[in-house]
Amino acid sequence: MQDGMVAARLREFEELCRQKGLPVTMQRRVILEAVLQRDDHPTADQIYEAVQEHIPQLSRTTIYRVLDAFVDLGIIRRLHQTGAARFDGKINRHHHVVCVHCGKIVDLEDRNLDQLSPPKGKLQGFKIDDYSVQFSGTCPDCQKRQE
Amino acid sequence: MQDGMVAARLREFEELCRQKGLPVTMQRRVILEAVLQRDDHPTADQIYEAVQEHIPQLSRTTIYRVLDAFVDLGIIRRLHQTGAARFDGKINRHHHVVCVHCGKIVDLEDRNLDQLSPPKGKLQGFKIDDYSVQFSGTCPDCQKRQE
DNA sequence: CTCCGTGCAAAAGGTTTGCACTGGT
DNA sequence: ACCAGTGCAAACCTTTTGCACGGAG
Repeated sequence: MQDGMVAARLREFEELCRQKGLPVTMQRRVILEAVLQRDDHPTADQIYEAVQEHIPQLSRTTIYRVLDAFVDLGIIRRLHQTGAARFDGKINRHHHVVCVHCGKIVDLEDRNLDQLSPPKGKLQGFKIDDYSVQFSGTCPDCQKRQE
Repeated sequence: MQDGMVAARLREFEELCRQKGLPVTMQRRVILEAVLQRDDHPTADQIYEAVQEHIPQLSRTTIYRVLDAFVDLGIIRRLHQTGAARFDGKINRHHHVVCVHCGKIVDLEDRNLDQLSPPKGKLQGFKIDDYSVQFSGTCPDCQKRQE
């Protein structure tokens, strides 16, 4: 992400914090900057490494807590649920609806979605076996819990 | 999955084993059956629970090893990489190409894929926020490693 | 008979939690 | 000054590994 964009996102973050009355700490600024500056989908540990040069005493615990907070604020995304791996006995092409709160996954069969054509020449040399569409949102149970 | 289908998949599995000279053990049959019988994308631990009533002394270690073997054989799928969570600073709609071997994730921007319409009435009461398409395959590095 | 598959126990990640302290507002 | 944010250490959960045994081919 280019510097100008990173700066814009940082300002956006600070404004969001002011709106919600959340303190803007050095740690949060530095961690957010680290996530925005890379486009390789870093792990918590990679962020930890990256941040060391700015705040050497920053702890992993804080990384985890701050990243969580950012995901809740909606300013970054978690690419997949942490916790146990899940397995699927269905091996035909199909799609999923995932609850971002509890991790529940339900199958979605849809003919239209089965026939997407992979964009030519954008796949960076990957040999593609298959694809699947993931809809993300909130399941009925978690909707109730939020009310 | 209906019983007939489960039985068919089991036969398919046994034939595959015979082709490859792999022993068909009781453990593998029972674990495969357990995965095929449910459509809720179980974790290794849930399979462990389910299998207890058939072979009480079956260990978690075996569950993990057998599930791995099944994924390699291509008769079941792992729904997401195990290991560390990954974070993404990009929050606009975009898509991913994922290497099933090393877990590398690269971004894919494609206008056509940005305009899919969620199928009406199939979303089981989920409130959908967004979606993304995931292409899965083998990255250039892992292709080299395989040669 | 020979191996591969299995079980147990221990180690290895990765993440979360309890508690005391620090630092933003 | 108050309360949320932070750091440390320990707990926790999931997965992997080393080694010895037993059953499948």
